[in-house]
Amino acid sequence: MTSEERIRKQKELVESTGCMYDKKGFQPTAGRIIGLLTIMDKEQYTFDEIVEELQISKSSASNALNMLEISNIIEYTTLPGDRKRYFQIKKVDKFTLVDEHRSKLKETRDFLNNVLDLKANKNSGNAILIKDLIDMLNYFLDKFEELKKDYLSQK
Amino acid sequence: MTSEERIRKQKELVESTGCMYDKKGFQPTAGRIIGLLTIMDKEQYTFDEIVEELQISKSSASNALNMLEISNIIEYTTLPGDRKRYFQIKKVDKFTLVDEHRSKLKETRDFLNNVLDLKANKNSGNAILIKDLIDMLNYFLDKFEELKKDYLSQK
DNA sequence: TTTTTAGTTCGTTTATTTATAAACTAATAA
DNA sequence: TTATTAGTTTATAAATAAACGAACTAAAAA
Repeated sequence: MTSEERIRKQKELVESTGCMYDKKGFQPTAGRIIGLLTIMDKEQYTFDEIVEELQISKSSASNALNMLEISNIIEYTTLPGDRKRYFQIKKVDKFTLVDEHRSKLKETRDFLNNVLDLKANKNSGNAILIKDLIDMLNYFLDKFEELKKDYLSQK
Repeated sequence: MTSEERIRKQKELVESTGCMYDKKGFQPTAGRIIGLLTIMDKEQYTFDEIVEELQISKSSASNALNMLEISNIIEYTTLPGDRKRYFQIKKVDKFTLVDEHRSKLKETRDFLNNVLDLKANKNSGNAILIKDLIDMLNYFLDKFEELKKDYLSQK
């Protein structure tokens, strides 16, 4: 694969990151910025480079960058005697990805507990299914923490 | 808790289900229908009952119900000599919830593998982080399947 | 045959999101 | 002092999504 080919593919992947994050409820521009800072070989971009690279307006860039910073997804460093900000993705903890899913499973379990509490008949079809789901979720939520420990000790 | 209180709380929870599913990218109406069929003690609703209960137009109901049926989330039964459809939520397999999360983690791993493949320097800061994340995701994806077996045999 | 029931389809309205351009600000450089 | 840089803010335009009402259809009932 030539270098240009590789860069072309990287840029394609940046675009598809926009779609990925769109589905997650982010604005596409924010997703593309995350993609840019993750995928390209260059790991730090200035405001103007982002505007130029993604072909977006300064206001879109300003909005998306502020949102991403507040959401703890990107950060910037500065250099003495240089007013520019150098944006980069925040290095996440190894477990952030699974932790996010764990916390969503937890929310689901809490919701289902709520639903079950409000059921008049705890033996109706839905109630039994919900009890089953809660039991399974509790098992997985427990084991998740064990898996994290096991993973670290295994290294 | 009186019966009216319980029903009021159930209806509140139905509304909040609309918001939950909105965040997941569903239309609020669809979310409220899922809520209705999951939360209320009555487990089967006709088209008109749904329209009445959620105070929505027939066209909204029609659209949302068709979408939910195609998405395999609800189903309906019919009775001989009765043209009405009786809608109910589809009973999911115990593991559906965790499987959904597993498959999202898998997508993330595949995406990161893609990103890593396209990196010019596999030892850059981002590349190393990505390798770490992939390794951890692979571990969890494996263990997930084991956990499912363990859960079943433990019963 | 006409009416009622159980929905579907279509065209429009309303609300929300996303992005823009243009004007502005605050700091630095010339 | 004036110009330039590095963005921010604001007001608006464009696109998209969600829901609605009204007209329609197909089957069954009267």
